[in-house]
Amino acid sequence: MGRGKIEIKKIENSTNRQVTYSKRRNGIFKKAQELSVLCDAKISIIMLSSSGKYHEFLGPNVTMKNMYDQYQKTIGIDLWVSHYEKMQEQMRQLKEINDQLRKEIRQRIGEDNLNDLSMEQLQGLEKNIDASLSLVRGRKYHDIKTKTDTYRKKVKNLEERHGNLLSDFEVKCEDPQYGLVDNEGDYESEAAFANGVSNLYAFHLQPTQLSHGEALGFHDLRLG
Amino acid sequence: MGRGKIEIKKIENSTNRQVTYSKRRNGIFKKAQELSVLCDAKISIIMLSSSGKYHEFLGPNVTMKNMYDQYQKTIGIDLWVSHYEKMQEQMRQLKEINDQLRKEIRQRIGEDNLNDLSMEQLQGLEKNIDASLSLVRGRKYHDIKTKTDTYRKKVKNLEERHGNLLSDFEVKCEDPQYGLVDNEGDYESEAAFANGVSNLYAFHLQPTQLSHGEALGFHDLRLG
DNA sequence: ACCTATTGATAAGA
DNA sequence: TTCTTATCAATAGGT
Repeated sequence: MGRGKIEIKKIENSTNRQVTYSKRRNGIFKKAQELSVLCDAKISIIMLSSSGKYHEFLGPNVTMKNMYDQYQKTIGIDLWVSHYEKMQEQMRQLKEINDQLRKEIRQRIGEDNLNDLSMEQLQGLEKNIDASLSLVRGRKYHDIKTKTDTYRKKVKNLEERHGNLLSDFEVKCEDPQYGLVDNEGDYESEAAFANGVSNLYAFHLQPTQLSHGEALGFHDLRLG
Repeated sequence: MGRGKIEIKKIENSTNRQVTYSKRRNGIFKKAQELSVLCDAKISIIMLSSSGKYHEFLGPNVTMKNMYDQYQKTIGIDLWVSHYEKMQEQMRQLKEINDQLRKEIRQRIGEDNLNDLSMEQLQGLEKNIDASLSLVRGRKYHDIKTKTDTYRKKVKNLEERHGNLLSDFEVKCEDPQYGLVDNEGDYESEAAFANGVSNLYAFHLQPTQLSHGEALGFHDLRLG
């Protein structure tokens, strides 16, 4: 349709190609427009030229999202939307659980929300916290016992070594071959030991200045 | 183009419309095909007829997803992917927080994971639970006091009414105009009062058979 | 962008 | 649906 027939293959002349692209594109869009009116059809056309230019046609009362959704529905690749909806539901549930967990913690702390509890629930909560306290306290004593036992053994061990050193020392004093020598290594051992023991028992006296959140590292969880 | 010019408006004759749709659709697709070859353009066309039938055209080396992605990229509605990624990150964070909260609860219960705590943390936890216990216990006593006060007032009130009734009764007995009458309403009031009081103090004696989870309604939160 | 000879598309009928 | 064909529309190449 023109001054001469043309072969349907890529037009090498760039200018010519550009002109033809523009003309035929408009031709197609016009025909699409006519068809959408004549036959009440929904039409969308997307064109990307080789030079990267973008053109689209959308029939009346049609949006691109509309067409794409219809496309997916028809073809069956409707995975995205359903996946998205599932994710949203999951998030909602996670947030809800989160709130519940926070509430439980707040009740356990005795912070607030105790108003919502019936007398029976309050009774149960008290009993429960009491039991928890026993468990934690028991654990603490267990740990203390373990550590003290360990140090007791170390003390005994060091006392023996100390005794040996003393006798060695006495022997060497009597032996004119040796001078007086500080055994640095053993001195350090004993110092470390002393520190260890005092540190161990220090927490009995120290007022625990750690707040709940700081002690357990959950401070920021309350927010957000 | 045909045996006669036609006006561009909806073809009312259904059969005619269907035929025209088919012919022109093929015409457009053919032209699209030609253009895609002549000018090396990427073209996608979607058509939905009024009767719901679906037809599409895709130029060579083009997929529908491809076109849609390009469309989004060009237009700037590339929100989906980034939105999706943000949602995934949010979910990850929510899950993490959830786990942390559960862990804190478990530690507060004394269930396990106490091994992970240092002596200082254990010490802090114990002190903290102890404080919480005091709060909850205090709250319970407060509630008990409130309730007993309320009932005490009721008792006083009813005693007064009872006294009045007794005097009324005596008066009426002496008055030959009235026979002996059971005042049912007041009898019920007193019975209800008696029940109320006994119920109030019942929980002191009842062994609390409610487990932690059941009492607080968090049982299912530990799972899932 | 416009022009127009020429080819392509298609409406109506079979 | 498909074919035919008279007619109208699109467009290639030139300006």
